[in-house]
Amino acid sequence: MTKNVRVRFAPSPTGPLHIGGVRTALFNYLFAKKHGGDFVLRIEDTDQNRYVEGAEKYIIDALNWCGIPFDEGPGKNEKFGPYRQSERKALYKQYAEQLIASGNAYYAFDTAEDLDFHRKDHEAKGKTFIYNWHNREKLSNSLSLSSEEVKAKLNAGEDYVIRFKTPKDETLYLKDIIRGDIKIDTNILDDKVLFKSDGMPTYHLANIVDDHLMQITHVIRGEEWLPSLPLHIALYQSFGWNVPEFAHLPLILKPTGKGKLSKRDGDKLGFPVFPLQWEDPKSHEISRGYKEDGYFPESVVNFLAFLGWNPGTEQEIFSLQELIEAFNLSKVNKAGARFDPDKIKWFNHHYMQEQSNIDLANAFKEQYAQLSDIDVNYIEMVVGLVKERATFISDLWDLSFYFFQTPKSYDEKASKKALKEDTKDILNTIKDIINNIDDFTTQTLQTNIKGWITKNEIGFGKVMMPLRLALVGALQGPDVFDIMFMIGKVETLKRIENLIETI
RNA sequence: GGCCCGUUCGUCUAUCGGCUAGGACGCCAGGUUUUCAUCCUGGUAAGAGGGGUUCGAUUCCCCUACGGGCUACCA
Repeated sequence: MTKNVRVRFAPSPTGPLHIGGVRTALFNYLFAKKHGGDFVLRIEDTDQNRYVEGAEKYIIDALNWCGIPFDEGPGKNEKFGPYRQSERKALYKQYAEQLIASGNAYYAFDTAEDLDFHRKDHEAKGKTFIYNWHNREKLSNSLSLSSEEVKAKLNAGEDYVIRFKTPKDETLYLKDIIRGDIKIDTNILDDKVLFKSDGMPTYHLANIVDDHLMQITHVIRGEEWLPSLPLHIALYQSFGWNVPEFAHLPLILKPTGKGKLSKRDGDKLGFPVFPLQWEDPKSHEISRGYKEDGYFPESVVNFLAFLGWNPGTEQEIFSLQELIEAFNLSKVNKAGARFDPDKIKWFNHHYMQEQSNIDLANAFKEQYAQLSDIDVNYIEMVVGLVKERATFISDLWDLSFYFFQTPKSYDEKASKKALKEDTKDILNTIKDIINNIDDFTTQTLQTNIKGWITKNEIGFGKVMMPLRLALVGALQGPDVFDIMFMIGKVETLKRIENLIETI
């Protein structure tokens, strides 16, 4: 019988969740759901100095907005809880001590200054200082000191950390679902700190202990963790625990230039790098979010899914459900992927078209005070006429304002193009035609006006362009007869008259 | 510096030894819309370089170059 798949997303609450983190969460979610497994959220808050107020709530809100909620986590279905590492503090020490007892870890008393000195000293000699088999005997720890000395230091309450005793002369064979087999010589690894002098575990210890206790079967995380994979594997082996499977996801890179995508790129290039807007609790600096910028969660999810993965077919538009069905970790790419703001806009245009007119109308109405008194059914019809040219709900106003208010000015270029010598006479005639129409519908308007144009052999442009200018104020927008029908007879006549007066 | 990972159109990517190297975004052109946009059609554009292995390499191996990550009592 195969084990139930359990994956976790384990962010650190040090700020808003970066879009790269959202992608990691998404891949975990897709993998879990594909295999009918569980998606666990664990908050890795072992660094108390970097804790940021509100970050945890932000993470949860962001996952929910994206439509990829966790099955287990803080405050939800807590069968393996607690899910905040700070609340599991008491647990880790016993595991660290277990490792000491089995000879896989040791106490170290070196101060930060001591280590700093050694690092600088080595550097000056052109060497690299590594705290491992090479020199751990020369440093202050329970391997170099006698057991009496160690006991004395511990009893005296001296600060200490617990370090992993990296095995010597071994070759570790690592397996990564995305990258294949990796071989590593343990002699180049350093004795990482597992347990800090403040009584908290480091990421490495807490991560392994929790993944084991929470019965995580697959660890799907960013590539930045690949260098610590040997440590993690060695740790599992030292505990005698089953090793989960690993998959290290490629990084998301800046749209242009070098390096991975950062907060600053968004500010500079004018696109969000966070799912939701975030206000820094200290500086009160605002970082924009995809949600507030008018992106649909479907767009963000669809776009993110294709950063580093693709189904191997030519289909690009995927609902979350389709993604779950198609997702496959072995089809994830190895190379980092550049973030393309244009492509996510294209997705948004697509998903905008899939929204119902009434939903869009309600959202549109909510965003614009000018629309507060307008019947939502009217807005719904307007949306239906203009949405195909909109990428965001915020595009709607510029595309449709003339359905709600009389144009106050006429576009200069358009005027030059539309207004000719005989325009005034034509408009006056059109006015009469419209005046005589009782059945004011798109169809009747079209029949009458087009009929008149044809009968008198006037160029269509000579009539339609000024008419459009009168109604819209510019040469844009949907069908002229639709616009007239929507704004009604009185308003139509008024707008034509307005234009006549300016000629 | 050391260690690790990577490298196909400008960008995201397909190809799992047989390639006229496919798709999407962007860009350009044409068509539709007697407007603008949408939409449709077409075009532009790629295997980092050098060695092997092979009848045949984008695909497998090695080297170089370049890019990225890690190298904290941060995650």
